[in-house]
Amino acid sequence: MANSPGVGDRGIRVRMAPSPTGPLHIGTARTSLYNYLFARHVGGTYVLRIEDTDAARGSDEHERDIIDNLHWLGITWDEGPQVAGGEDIGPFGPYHQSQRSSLYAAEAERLLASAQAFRCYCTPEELDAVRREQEERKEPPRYSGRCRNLTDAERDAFETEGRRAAIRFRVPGEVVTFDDLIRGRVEIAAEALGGDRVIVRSDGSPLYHFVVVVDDAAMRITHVIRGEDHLSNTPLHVLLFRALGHDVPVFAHIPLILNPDRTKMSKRRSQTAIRAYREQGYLPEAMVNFLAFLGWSPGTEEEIFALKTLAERFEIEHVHKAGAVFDKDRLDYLNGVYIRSLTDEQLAVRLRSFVPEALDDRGLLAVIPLIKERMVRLADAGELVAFLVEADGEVASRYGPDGLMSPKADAAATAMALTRARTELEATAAEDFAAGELEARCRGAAEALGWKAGDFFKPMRVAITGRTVSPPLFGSMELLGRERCLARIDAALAKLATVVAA
RNA sequence: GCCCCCAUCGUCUAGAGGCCUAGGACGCCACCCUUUCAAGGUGGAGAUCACCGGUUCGAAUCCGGUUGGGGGCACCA
Repeated sequence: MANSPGVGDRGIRVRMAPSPTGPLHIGTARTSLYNYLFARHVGGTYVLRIEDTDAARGSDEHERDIIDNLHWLGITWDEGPQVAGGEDIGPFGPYHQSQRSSLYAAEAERLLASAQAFRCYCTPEELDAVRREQEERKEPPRYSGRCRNLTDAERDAFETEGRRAAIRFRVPGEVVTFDDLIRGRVEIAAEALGGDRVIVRSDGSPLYHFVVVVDDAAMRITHVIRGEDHLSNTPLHVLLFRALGHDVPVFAHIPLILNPDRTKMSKRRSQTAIRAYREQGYLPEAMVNFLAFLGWSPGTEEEIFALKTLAERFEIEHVHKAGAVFDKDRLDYLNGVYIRSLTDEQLAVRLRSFVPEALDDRGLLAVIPLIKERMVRLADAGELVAFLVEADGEVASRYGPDGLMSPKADAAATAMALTRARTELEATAAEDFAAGELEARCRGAAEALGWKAGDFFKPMRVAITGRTVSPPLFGSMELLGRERCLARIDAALAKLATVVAA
């Protein structure tokens, strides 16, 4: 493939250009990741540029969210804003579009001077009217070209009328060809662009398609890796690069991330904010691994990769062409894999903000072996650990007498078994109150009674944790301690008594 | 409507003309392990490679068409 980059090509410069109109989106995150992996793989430079030209929709808060979550994922860049609100770093700054307006004005002026652009006096209302008529006639919407060749007199007339002119780029009637690293050669007739396109509004503010091109050229971007939704816009960009006298970068349009119904992933149908995943306790390692494999694979059967390995193995040519459905089950699986791969100490640090403060650091570290392989997300720890911090009364309020009974045992039998269990606990000294000892005693008791261990343990589990599903029973009891276990069993016995009596 | 892109198990994918009676992973089912739930182990179901034509000794892989899906068509980004 033409212009295929090689490892060690230091001249390569890529960029990510998020718009702070919302929190970091899954799709933006993956595009950022692919740019990052590509840059690191070839030893190029990665630039972050903030497309904050939409003052109405954009906000500092979103910019902060984007930068913060990019960092969270482990993605780093060489030029751009390092911290939201902080100084931009790099030789081609500023890296905020809102601070580059003079450049856009100057570049638009150049196009005007060379007659590759012209002033258009049509008002948005007039344009709208024309577009509506075209739609009614089932014609593709297209600029009429009314102001394309205005005489000086006509221009003066509009000016004296008080009209403010927008600047339009004169779109030539040719077939634009460009090479895409993923799709190969793409040819699109410029005619499909809908006529001469506005590049600067009548209020003087530049439009996105003009601004990206100006900035990419100014920042010496050599490879533009972006979502496939930009494929149709690319001819316009190519034309603009040429009109401005710049080299055209190499493009790579990556497939879209899809909703389960295979439409472009949207907030409407899916959870799209990276922040939301972070808050639920997805690990950045899992997120990165998952995102990297949505549309790319190393061509082998390995599939657990750290960011660094991903950068070593990533090859843009191996990116798939078709869109990929966001498969949450797979993300969950990967998250579990990464959670289980952490040491207890590492996991404790990550879990701190997800569990109640009432559980101190020692207590947290102690439960981890019991809950580690039961978590899909870090936030799941809260429920798994709840029995430790809940008051005895709260635990008891979670179940009724029926909840304590095994399928085959009635209230009286259950009370008898629980009483026996209580005897075993009471006979265990506080210093011997450990999982191994407790299990041995309770198993012995179950056997003596002729009960299956599982049946015997069920009322105990419910009494101790207030739940039929819990971390391992004896480890849980050890953590809870002798006195609280006895109290909880007493509470359960009391509930049973009300039924037995009746 | 017009333009563009795409098409392998439900999902993510391997596959660069013979290695494919199409491989892996997630999910699903069964069994094993087992104090519940998980985790782990073993096995299984699941894809006539969208369809139709062509090229070739040979096609999931190349070409053309059809169908289906998606994306783009602003003085939004």
